[in-house]
Amino acid sequence: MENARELFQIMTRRLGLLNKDCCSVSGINLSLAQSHLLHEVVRRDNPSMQQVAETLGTDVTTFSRQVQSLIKMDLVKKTPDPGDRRVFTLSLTEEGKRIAATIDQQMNSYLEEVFSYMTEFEKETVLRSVQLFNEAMGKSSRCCAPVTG
Amino acid sequence: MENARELFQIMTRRLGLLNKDCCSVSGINLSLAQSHLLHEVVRRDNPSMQQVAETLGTDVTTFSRQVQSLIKMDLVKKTPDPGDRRVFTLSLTEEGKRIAATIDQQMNSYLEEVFSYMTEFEKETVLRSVQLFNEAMGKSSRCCAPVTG
DNA sequence: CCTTTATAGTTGCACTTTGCAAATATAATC
DNA sequence: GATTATATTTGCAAAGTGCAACTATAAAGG
Repeated sequence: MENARELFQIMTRRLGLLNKDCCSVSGINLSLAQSHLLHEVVRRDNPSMQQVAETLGTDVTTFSRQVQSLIKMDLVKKTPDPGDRRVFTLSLTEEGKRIAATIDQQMNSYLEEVFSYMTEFEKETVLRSVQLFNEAMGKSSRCCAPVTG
Repeated sequence: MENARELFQIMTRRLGLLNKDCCSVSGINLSLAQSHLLHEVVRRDNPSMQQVAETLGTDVTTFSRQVQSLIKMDLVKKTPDPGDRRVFTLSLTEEGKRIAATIDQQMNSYLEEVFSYMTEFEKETVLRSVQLFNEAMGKSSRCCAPVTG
């Protein structure tokens, strides 16, 4: 078998995941962490800070500041939860939604371009593979944590 | 078709690529960038700083400092190129080789565990898909750069 | 109730990482 | 021999990080 690690190492690099600024939209530069934050807030329905921080595996204090900076950029809103006044609920501003959607489009268009070098069948295979792989990672006990030994 | 971006977003997150310290070996903690640096030096034969920096898409000045810190940790060696005295050639110390090999093992073992939730056929499909995808990214003009628009 | 304990979130601080601009040192060119 | 190009290193200043400590609210126990 091919060296699996080698394949994933190259993929990681080529996906540009090491780039500090992953996404730029109309003058706004976002880090990879910020784009994940936006993405996750869109996906969920008015999640609390804790929830999103935990999903992203970010320290809550760091997360708190990430949110602050996105609020300053007017992309994210923080709303006090009426049921529990300790909790703040996150949502995107109109601008935030626009930016998040644009990044989504850009990513998809980048992926589409990459897929254009494959046959339709290969593309479907790749997508199904990623899905399979994600599901398997979800089952793994070591999922989502740094590698340690 | 599934939302391709969504799939890759989750994969990125689950792969733990957002973690600051990706790899820990016997008390030594390495960042994702550092592990890529080691990996790339192993792969190539006594590459120059520039070469590796460019491959990794890192600013050379940042890269220079990353190397310095790995030298301090006694994982990397810098040797002046006899042919061109401006150039320094990178290699790993014995300890560096050991660490790099261990990280490689750990990653592979993590991947193996993930693959254990699939059939052998699925696993082979996934690996072939990643390979296909890497090749396609290599052909793309937008490969390896941050997403911009 | 009212005290204790738990939870959600924010700040202070010290440390690290980053990139740009500028500097140094060597090579190549004219 | 002077100019120009290349490889690498430093000086910043800005941004990101986690831990410990803090505030504010909620839940639990007597």
